Amino acid sequence: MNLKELSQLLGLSQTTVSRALNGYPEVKEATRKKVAEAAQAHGYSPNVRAKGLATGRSNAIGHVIPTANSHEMVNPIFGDFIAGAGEIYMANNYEMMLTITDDANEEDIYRNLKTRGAVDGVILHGPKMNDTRIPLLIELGMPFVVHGRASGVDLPYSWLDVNNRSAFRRATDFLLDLGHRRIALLNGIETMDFAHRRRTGYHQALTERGVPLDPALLRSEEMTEHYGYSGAREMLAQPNSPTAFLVSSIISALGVRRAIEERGLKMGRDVSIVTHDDTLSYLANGETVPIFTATRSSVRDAGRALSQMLITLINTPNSDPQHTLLEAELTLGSSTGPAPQLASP
Amino acid sequence: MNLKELSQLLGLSQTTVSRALNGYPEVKEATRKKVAEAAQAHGYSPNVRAKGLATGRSNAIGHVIPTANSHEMVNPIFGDFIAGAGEIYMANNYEMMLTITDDANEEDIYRNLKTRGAVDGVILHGPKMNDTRIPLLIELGMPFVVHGRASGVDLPYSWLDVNNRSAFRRATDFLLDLGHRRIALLNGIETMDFAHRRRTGYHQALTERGVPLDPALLRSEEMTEHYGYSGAREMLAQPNSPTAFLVSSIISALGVRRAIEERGLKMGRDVSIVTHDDTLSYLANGETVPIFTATRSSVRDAGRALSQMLITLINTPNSDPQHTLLEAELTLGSSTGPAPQLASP
DNA sequence: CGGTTCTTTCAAAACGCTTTGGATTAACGG
DNA sequence: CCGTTAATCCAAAGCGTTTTGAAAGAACCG
Repeated sequence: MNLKELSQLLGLSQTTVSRALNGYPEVKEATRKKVAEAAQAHGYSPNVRAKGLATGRSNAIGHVIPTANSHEMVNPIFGDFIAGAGEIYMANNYEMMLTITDDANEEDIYRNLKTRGAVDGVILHGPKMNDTRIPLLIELGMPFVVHGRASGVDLPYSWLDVNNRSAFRRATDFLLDLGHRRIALLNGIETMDFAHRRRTGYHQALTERGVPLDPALLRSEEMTEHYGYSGAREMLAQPNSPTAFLVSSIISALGVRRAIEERGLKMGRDVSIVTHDDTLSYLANGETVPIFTATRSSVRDAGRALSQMLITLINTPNSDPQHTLLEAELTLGSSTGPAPQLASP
Repeated sequence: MNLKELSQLLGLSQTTVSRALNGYPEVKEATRKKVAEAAQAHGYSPNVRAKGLATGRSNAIGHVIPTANSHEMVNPIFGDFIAGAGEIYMANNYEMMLTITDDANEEDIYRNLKTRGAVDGVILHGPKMNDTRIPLLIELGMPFVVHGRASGVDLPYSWLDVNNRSAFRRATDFLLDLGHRRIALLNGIETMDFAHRRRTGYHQALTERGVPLDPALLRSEEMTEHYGYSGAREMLAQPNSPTAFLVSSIISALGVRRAIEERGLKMGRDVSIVTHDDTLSYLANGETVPIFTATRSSVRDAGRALSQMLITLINTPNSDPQHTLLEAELTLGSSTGPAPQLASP
């Protein structure tokens, strides 16, 4: 059933039927009702390509997902993010269009999305420092918003980010308050902007208290369970091992806990952990009492807010860039406790 | 730059330019080359909606993702699945179109995808027993393939599935061989077809050896870390507690391990675990030696194979339904060992 | 050299919608 | 009752492709 058939069936012109369905004022309420009913009855809804061709819009938002950094890994936060975004798209009649890429040709993908007119805008994931995609998208004139920020990019653009620096600074401060002095950081890959900011927060807190940085306590890798495990395992095996870990992902934190327990130590007593928690649906940090003390921020909420930001931006052209900086909560769990006292000489 | 402009620029008709670009034989090689170069130089690629309108195809595949069963949870295997599928789409010039839904209106979504002509086919995720979506899609005449199967649906349809029954049967057999008699099953939700089949395999193995089923050793829920933890914790606290766990997801298995270690027991010595492992990129089951003994099958490979199946099906109409049944590997890790001997009276 | 067959190109129709610019009818005011 | 305005509706153009049906030119054959 297409518009032509429906309009013939109703004895009306295509114009009138189209207008009735799209809520234009110049159609009598009685006929609008008739049209709506007929459309409903015959299960008519306008062909998405014809509509798009006529209006010049696709009503679709693009997400380009890098299977990150050579390891072919899909960021686990991704599922929850798009669950949030998908809600908003549904409510606003947008489609969500995904493209998976292995990094190499990501810029070509954006170019192509633009020239083919496949999407009305994109959400940029996983911004790096000095990210080259941002100038590209601006040059292309493609509406976009960034999940995160890109240090070193001076151009104006819209973003939504968690205050990673202050979160990790507070977390480090918290551990320092508990008496910890050897605090390890198991960070994400530090070309990623968020990881860079987290390290900065960690640095700031330490240096402000005059605690020296120890390179042996720093790692930066893709945030898998195994990374947390092996990183912690090696550090704990060294003399002068850390009494606390600051971890960039709850998945890696699970690995750290494994390494701790493998050594017969107890988390929260012998070794403390503070992790960042994106509140993923299948990795809830405990039910009532959190397992891990964590800097917490819902990535699903981020998906909701950011997609809404993009839709607004698309519908109000040449509006100013929007910025949202979310502060992470610091929630207390049972993974932290006072630093163990050193045996006196 | 659109086709009209490009053809004027070349002094050719739109027809010829279109044909040249689409590789039709009736255009001289020399002019094809000229056209290709000009298109390249001016960054032309055909508008996706216009092309779709003309051809009657969208070159897009739909994935309807339920934020499962009320808990608002996104299945964690989903990211890796679409990473696999995305590769194939990219290679075949298809777009991937996602819709997130909270279950209630899923059938409406399929109806709508069809009437709006938004996609050329869909991949059906998370089939339940007697799944009503399958007859619906057949009725709609929408090409589709199923990731899994639906017991109780007799209609012909294409699917790709892991042999969940035989995998869990083998896993159970393996534990029985090690002397375990009290084997707990932490299953997924049993309205899901895969969970039903796993339980069947578990049943078969036990009854064949004359080991009675104990309802106290069965759970069926959404496969979170917390589910594994609390399920195992409660069972281990009971008298006559299980000596082995069969777990439906590596995420829940992490929770089971936590419960085991919390009681001061050692995994693989005091209590064994066999888990299903979808080989998610961020939850690798150990690096060289697997942590968990597991029934293993790559969900990313499944994504690749299934999307290819769908594309073939779309391109060869009224072909017979295709079926692929993958056998899971049973890989030995360090989470299993002989059943501990009972203290003699 | 005339007729036939390829090869190469093109003009125009078609895809299914929105939107422009009128046209027609109804309502209103004096 | 007539001119003016408002309320409804419509025919046709336009969106950017692909594809149909034809035409023009080249090549071939006897």
